[in-house]
Amino acid sequence: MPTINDVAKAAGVSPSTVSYVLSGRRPISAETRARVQAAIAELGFHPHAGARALASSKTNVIALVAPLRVDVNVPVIMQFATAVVTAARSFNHDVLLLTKDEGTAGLERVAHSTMVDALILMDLERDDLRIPALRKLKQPSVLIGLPADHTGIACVDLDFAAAARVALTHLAVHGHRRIGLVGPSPAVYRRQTTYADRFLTGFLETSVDLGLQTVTHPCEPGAEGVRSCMADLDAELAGLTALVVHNEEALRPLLDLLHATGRRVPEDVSVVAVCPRDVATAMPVHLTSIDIPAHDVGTLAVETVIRLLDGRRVEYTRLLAPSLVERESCREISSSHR
Amino acid sequence: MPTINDVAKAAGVSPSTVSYVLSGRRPISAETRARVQAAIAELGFHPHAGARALASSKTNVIALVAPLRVDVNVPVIMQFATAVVTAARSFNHDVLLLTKDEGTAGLERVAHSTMVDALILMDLERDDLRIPALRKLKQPSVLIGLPADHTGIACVDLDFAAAARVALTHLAVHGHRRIGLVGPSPAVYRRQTTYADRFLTGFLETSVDLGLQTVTHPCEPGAEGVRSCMADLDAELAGLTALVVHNEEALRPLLDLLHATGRRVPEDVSVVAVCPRDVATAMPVHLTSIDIPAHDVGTLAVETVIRLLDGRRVEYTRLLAPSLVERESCREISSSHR
DNA sequence: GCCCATCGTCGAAGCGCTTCGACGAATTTT
DNA sequence: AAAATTCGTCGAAGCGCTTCGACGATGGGC
Repeated sequence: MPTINDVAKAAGVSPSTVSYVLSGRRPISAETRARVQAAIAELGFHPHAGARALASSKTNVIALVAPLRVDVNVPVIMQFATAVVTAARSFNHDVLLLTKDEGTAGLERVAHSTMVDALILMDLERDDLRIPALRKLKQPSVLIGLPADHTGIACVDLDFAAAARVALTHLAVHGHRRIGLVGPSPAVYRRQTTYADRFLTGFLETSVDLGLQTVTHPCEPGAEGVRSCMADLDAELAGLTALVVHNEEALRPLLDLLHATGRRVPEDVSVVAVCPRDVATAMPVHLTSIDIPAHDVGTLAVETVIRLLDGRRVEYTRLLAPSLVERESCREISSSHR
Repeated sequence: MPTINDVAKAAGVSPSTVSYVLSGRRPISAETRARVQAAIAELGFHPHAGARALASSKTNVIALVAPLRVDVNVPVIMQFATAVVTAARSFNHDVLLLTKDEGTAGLERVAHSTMVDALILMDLERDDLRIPALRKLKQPSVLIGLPADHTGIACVDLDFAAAARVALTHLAVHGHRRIGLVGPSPAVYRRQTTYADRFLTGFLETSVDLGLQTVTHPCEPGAEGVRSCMADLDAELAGLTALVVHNEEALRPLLDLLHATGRRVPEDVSVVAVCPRDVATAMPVHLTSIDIPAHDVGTLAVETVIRLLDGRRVEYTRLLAPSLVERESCREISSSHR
């Protein structure tokens, strides 16, 4: 491997000049620059990342802490990861992948040993123990999610409260007055993953605002979970004409159940789902849905990290506006049914 | 951040002694070691990764090159990634996540700049362009997959040929003689992802060996793809009593189709799937399946990397034996049907 | 009781890069 | 025309660690 000294010799300049050509931090004459670049190309020189990090205190690496359990929402996680890596590369950074289960220790390890310049975390809980740890690090962090006390830490997410509002409003506009929410699994509530609460709050507020009759229920995964969730919803509010589903795993078995019990979608019951676009269109009835813009959120997280590293100002809470796409699972209710 | 010098002063020893305590490369007396460790703990010392890499030419980081397109088999990819990160951590290594779409350039970038000690790649194609590039790197690499010419590069994967053999044999033992293969999508064949070929080869060989009548067909994703695939299979071989499905995405729509056309599983048609365990059990009929042992493969890949880094010998081709788990989708065929 | 090997520690060199101050030369200002 | 800037480059220091050779102190073999 050639070093910066080899390049310097080949180009007939000093090593520092090569460094300045690379970084652009000082003016270099066009000829010199050309000679240096030629030497770099010819020798196939790549600066040694460790040496660079040591000298400059910058690694150009971002840590991404992902929940690598397989129980959660795999495709969405994957989309976040993709977006983060791609965006990071576009800013000339790389991504170090950590698992959530290393917990606080993992964050401190990579931060203290100066392996990364910044951290992006996903799957935050309401009172996430990692937050106080993050505050103590010299590296900035960006959260994908919105825990309770995130003072001083930038957060990026879909605006789940607004998403609930949009979903409900869409149904209300189409004449629905009795609406059920099929929520995430109890495990998600138990973990206090904040999007569940935010969605629920938005849902309840909007149903008051619009004068709707609504019921809500978490929903265990699997056919059995869906069955009992629907039973509960039906029991608590007769004559449901629409369902909002905030539970990706439940979607498929829910549709199966509705089908099996002779409730047609959308003729008998309208459905609005919150899920990635492709999940919505993979269903037998293409679902009217609110997309989880994982790609946008991931990209925004990286942009925020970069701004932070550049010392620029950032908004500490960025909630992306939800967008509802109409497909085939909602229908207008005739006034006689209202 | 305290440095090794700070620790040395606090413990009243020289920096090199601290280093030897950390690495264990020279004998250190028990008292000295204790004092040093106390100082490390008290100061919260973490060695600077860059400095370490520079001085020792070791980063303790492994690159993982993953296909982050969303079209392929997301859960399996995710399981590989999880396994790799977890296993790497257990050997005190971290994982740098790269996307396949950076191609050869990405590999060279991280290798030449000494960001990683080794590379693990997944989603290899038959004549993958990255292989020659890998050969030129000073870092060793391990492939998850089995491209055509992988001389000198360690490969780890499920033995897909054996998997096909096991699937067919299972069906044959249960009396099936006319069997169809629902293969991966044509896109997978086109990309020459090698597992498709290996499975197909094993399938054809075994059907000859066992004297079975078989037909095979790739299968486009979605309900439409499944329909036309089944139509083709039925047209080419009447009286199919069993299906081997080597296509995760097709599984669900396939079962829907069979249901819709009145072919009961397993009464009218038996099914053996090749897919992760949880996918098999998520279906309405729990499928007899051959697991894709993503976790084992990922772990083995890391173990191989570590051996390579330690200069130990490794087997250059490690194909994991498939294991079939019986569930509810296969039944014995009475001899009258044979 | 002497020689050698081993043990435990230290000092210094060096890994490859960035960055700061310095310094002629060229250019502008007064 | 002299003084002050700016431009383009260099040399050297230093980032924090590992590792090699050296060296006094022990201990064993004879």
